[in-house]
Amino acid sequence: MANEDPTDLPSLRPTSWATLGLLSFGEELSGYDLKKWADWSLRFFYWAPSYSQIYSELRKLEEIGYASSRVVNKDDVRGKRLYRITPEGEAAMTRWANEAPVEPAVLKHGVMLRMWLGHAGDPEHLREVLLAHREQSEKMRIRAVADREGAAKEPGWAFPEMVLNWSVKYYEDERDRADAMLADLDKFARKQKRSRRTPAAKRTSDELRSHSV
Amino acid sequence: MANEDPTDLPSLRPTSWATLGLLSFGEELSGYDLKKWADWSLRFFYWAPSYSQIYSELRKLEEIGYASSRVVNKDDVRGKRLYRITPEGEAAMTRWANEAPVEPAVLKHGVMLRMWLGHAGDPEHLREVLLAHREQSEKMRIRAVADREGAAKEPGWAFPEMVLNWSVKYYEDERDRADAMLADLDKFARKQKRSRRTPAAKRTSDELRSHSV
DNA sequence: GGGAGCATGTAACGGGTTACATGATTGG
DNA sequence: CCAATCATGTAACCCGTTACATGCTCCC
Repeated sequence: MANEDPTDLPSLRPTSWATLGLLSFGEELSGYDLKKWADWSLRFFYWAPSYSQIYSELRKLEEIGYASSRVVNKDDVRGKRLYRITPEGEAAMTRWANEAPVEPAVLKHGVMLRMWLGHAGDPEHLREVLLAHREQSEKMRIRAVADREGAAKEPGWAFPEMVLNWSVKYYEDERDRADAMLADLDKFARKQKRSRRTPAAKRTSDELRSHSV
Repeated sequence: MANEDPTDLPSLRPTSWATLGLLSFGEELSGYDLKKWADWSLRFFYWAPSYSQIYSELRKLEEIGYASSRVVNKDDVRGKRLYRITPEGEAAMTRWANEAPVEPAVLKHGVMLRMWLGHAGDPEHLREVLLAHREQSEKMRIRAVADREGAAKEPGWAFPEMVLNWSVKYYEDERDRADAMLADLDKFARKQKRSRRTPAAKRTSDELRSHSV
């Protein structure tokens, strides 16, 4: 979609855009501030990068002219570097938000991976894993609800508020899917128990061994 | 063998366990096979690693004794290396599935990032982005439904089937959240238009607050 | 005034991707 | 029979994390 003319965007990764995006609200911020704000605001839908990556992103953004920085010396000894978005940075952000191709979200769901490999574990333990995941999801949902209240009070935060609204649903859905899966797992465990009592069990485990694809 | 204490698992990343997990179904597979199968089976809930990473994971797994390999030479010139899980690998898998701490899923949702930065874009383009995301989600849902049918026919695939069931819901939920957000976005756009026509409208911030849940 | 934690980073390393290489197979 | 694609990897590079360093502030 966006790779022909020389006015073209440097192809940054979403994480770079996220960093620039944090600056795009207009404040002048240090790497430390950025990290804190990222943890607070992006965590619901975008894995927050570590300090060191934020620092290197900032250096990169400055190098390509999307951010500028200055050092403020508080009581001489140690300086801290504050970054600010440049007009070129704002223009690039806009183009990215409007024109970048729509990529699928990156998901690495460790809990589902373990469920997928359920044949290697035992149902009792898996049940606990799922329950813990359910509780984590519910906690995230509650935090998203609280943040949404906060965002609603701020003028000009309509988009963050929309995304928080999405996030509340996301963790609600995650919680509900965990519940549904717990039900599936229980059903499976009951079936296993029944078939262990009956001779049919032998056949099942033989087939498990032979893994025909 | 890298570890003396048998109660102490080498702390592998989930991606390594995913690779080992693909082997844990019992077949002897090449790196190429692994990648193909990963793309087919894990993609719904776990970002599939690239070829080269799979190859290096396999070398690592062999080094720590969780997998073994042999080279088959077909017509001499080029060999291919087939990997198989070892008993130690199976034991480690089981311990991981049962005992590893429950980590939150890694999510990097580029589309939500762009919505969050909506102030930098324009609502018309954002609407298209959301619509494209909605369609992608629906496509994934349909694929998951098809795969679930397939898994249901295989004996011993109860866990993959459960996870596919979860995946169908996941993409269904993703699609529905996109629809809900499209509605939010339209409401916001209408409000913007109104307040541009009547700049005196101080009511804007009140309306922002009354945004539906 | 001594430790706990805050604020500000850098260095070293491993995770992971993209680009490249190369022979085999297959379809037109 | 030639091009495309499959199958099998390696090399180089960047993304991202973990561990470390260092002074400041607070509070007990």
